[in-house]
Amino acid sequence: MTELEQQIKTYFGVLRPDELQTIGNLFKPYSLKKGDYLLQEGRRCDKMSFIQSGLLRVYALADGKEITQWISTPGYFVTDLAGFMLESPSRWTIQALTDAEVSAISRENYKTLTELVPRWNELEKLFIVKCFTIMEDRIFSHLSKTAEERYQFFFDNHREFFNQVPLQYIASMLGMTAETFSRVRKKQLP
Amino acid sequence: MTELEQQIKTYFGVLRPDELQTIGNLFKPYSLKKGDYLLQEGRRCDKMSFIQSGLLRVYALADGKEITQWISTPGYFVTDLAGFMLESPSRWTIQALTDAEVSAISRENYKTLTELVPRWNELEKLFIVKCFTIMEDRIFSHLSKTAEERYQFFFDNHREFFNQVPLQYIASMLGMTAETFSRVRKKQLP
DNA sequence: ATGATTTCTTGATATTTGTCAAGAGCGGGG
DNA sequence: CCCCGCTCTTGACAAATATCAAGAAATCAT
Repeated sequence: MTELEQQIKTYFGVLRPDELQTIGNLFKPYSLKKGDYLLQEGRRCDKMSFIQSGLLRVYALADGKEITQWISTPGYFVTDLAGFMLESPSRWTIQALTDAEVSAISRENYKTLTELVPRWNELEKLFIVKCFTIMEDRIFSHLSKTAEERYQFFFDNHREFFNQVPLQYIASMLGMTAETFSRVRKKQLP
Repeated sequence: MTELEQQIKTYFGVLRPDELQTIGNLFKPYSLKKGDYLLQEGRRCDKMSFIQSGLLRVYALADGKEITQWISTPGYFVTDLAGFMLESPSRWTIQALTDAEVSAISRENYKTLTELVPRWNELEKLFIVKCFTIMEDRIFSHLSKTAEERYQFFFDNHREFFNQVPLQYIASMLGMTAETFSRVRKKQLP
């Protein structure tokens, strides 16, 4: 089983080996150089990408500032979910922070999954609902936690980010400045 | 066409009259008194409710404080989406702020929709993705806006809330205290 | 390695927001 | 109509966070 098939299984639940292979074969590999854009705000989002290696930053502009919505790491999917599913203009820009290898499925191929895999509709629904709950949790953390608590919670649950990802972007996605992040970090670490 | 059918159409896209009626008939009306719980944190969420009249508050506890996630108003659906779809314990408590009339569909009946309405899977998916994007937008507003800007944006887009809903709950769902809300409001209104 | 970038940290200070406490306004029930 | 409880407002102050500016540390290309 390839890494991609393994990950599809993780995301979409138990599938038969032949189904996994069918899905996996619809993904086409390609490379990104550091600084390349996988997607730009306002453009159509025609694919969903699985990250083999490298880091991708999902962000948008607000008052001229880049607000990082998320950093995507190897083993995960990245796309503008709404743009991909609804064919609406993308609200996010996705840029490679490092050289990256990804595998992408086009919308046309994605649509065929409903016929190729009988349970696809159900699996897809569960996937999207899980994405929804992640967002719900993030909002709740903004409604109920201070910057320091958000930092601590993120650190406890995503320690892997702290070695790989430029800290300024983590700060932005947690809703604080790089300076505040740095100070909170100093307080918590020793 | 009943109000419920009209609203189903708004949420789930164009449906034939007979399909609308089929769906509408699966909803059973019931009443809530002010203070009644439609759902409690940690419990199973076995239904999705459409609000005919009244106000419902969706909240959860954090450090002993009630954090309001949303206020649901007539013409909209209310449920714990993740709990309903994934059969996981509810993360929210839903309580009637006023006497209320709602119509609810049980999970069992909801599951039959896939067979009763051919396009249901697609319509449902679009619905959930829209819910997801609303959450995405809310997070982005927390990452990029001040309390005052969040207030202003919400006021511009949901003026109807300001006549109906106790302001303290709007404050909480915008992520600020009632006092800050009051001061921001004073500044913006004249 | 060396210098040039970029990222991170630190300090001083300003601004925003929260907390606590008190009072004003308002609506419902007797 | 008046009292009671609840909500909203206001003020004084404290705490959290942002901003600006400078310097330290890490990273990268040569």
